[in-house]
Amino acid sequence: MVSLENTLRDLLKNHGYSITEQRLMIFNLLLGQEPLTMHELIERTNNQIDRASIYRIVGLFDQIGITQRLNIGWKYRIELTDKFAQHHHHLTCLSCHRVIPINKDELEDFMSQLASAQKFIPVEHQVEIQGYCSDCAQARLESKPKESVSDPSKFDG
Amino acid sequence: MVSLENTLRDLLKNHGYSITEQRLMIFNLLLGQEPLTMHELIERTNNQIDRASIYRIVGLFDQIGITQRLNIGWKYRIELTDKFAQHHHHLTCLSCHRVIPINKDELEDFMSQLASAQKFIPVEHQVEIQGYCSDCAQARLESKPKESVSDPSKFDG
DNA sequence: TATATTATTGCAAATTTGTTGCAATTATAA
DNA sequence: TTATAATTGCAACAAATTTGCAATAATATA
Repeated sequence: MVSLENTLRDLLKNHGYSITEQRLMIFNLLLGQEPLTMHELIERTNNQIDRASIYRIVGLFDQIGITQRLNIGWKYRIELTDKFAQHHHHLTCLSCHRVIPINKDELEDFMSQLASAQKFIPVEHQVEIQGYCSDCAQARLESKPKESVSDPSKFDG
Repeated sequence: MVSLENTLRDLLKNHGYSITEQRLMIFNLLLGQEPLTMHELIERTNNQIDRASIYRIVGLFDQIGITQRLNIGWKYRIELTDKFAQHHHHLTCLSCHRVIPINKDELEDFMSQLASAQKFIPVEHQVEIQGYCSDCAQARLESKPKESVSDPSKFDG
C-alpha cells in the first residue's frame, strides 16, 4: 500500500532532492484542500516556515510535477497534480465566485483524444468554465441591477 | 461590416465608459497576439502609458468582458475574450514551453453539455493541456538527460 | 554511528508587481 | 464652445516575490 506521502518522498528522491520537514508540511497543507493562494498557504504555516522557503518549495513542487497553478479570478492558486488529487476542473460562478469541482471520466477521455490527434503527449490538463451557478442565474432573472463602478480597478475578479 | 475595434468602442460605450487613446492602444496590443503577461504588455506600450493606468485599463477590460486572465506556467497572462479572439484553449509543452492553440467546435459543444448538466450557465471556458509536443517527445525518446538544478526556484515555468 | 559533503533553510535586503490619492488632462454631452 | 464628469499621470505606498549568504539540516559513506 502506498501512501500519498510516500509518493511525494519518491518523487523528491527520484529527482535528487532531499526530504525535509518543511517540504512535508507544505505538501500536507495542500493535501485534500481546495486550491490555496500563496497568501493562504503562508498563513497556514503559522510562521513555522520562512516565506522565501515557501516560495522555493512551491517552485520546486511545480517543477517536478507535484503542484500546479490555477487562476481563479484575480490571483493564482496552488493545487496538487493528478498524482495526488482529483479535482482539477472547475465551474466558477462569475457572481458569487463559488467553485464547483467537476471530475468526469468522459472528460478525461475526451482530453486525451483531443491531444493525441495532434501528436501531443498529454501529462496534465485543466478545464475551467466560468458562468453562473443555478442560484445566481435565478437571482439574475429576478432582478438585473445596473452596474456602476467609480474606480473600475477595484473590481474583485 | 463591424471591425473588432468598433466592437470594443460599443462595449465601452454601453457600459458607460469613454473611449481613450490608452484603452485603444492596450486593446490593439492584445489583438492577434499570444496571451501577454502584464510585464510584456507594459513593455510594449513603450512608456506611452503609465503603469497604474495599464493596470486600471486591464482591470476594466476584465470587468466588462473584453479580456480574461489565463495561467500558463508561472505568471498569469491577459488575452481577449471570445468576442475578439478564438484561441482560448492551449496545448503547452512542458519541455520547450511552446503554446499550441486548439480551437475545436466539438470542444465547445462538449463544454456546454458538461456545464448544463449541472444547471450551470457557461459564459467563458478554457482548456489547458500540458504535455510534450511531438518534437520534444521525440527528443526525450532519444536521450533522457538527468535534470540538475542548483536553485530550484530559478525555474522558468 | 560519526563525519564529510552537499542541499536546504532562515534572515535581511532588494526588486518587482500592483494600488492609491490627487491634481492635471481629456472625453463627452449639452 | 463650454461645463461636467471620467480618465490619466505622477509620486508615494503596499504587497508579493526574489536574492545572497551564513547557519543548519539531510544524505551518503566510511
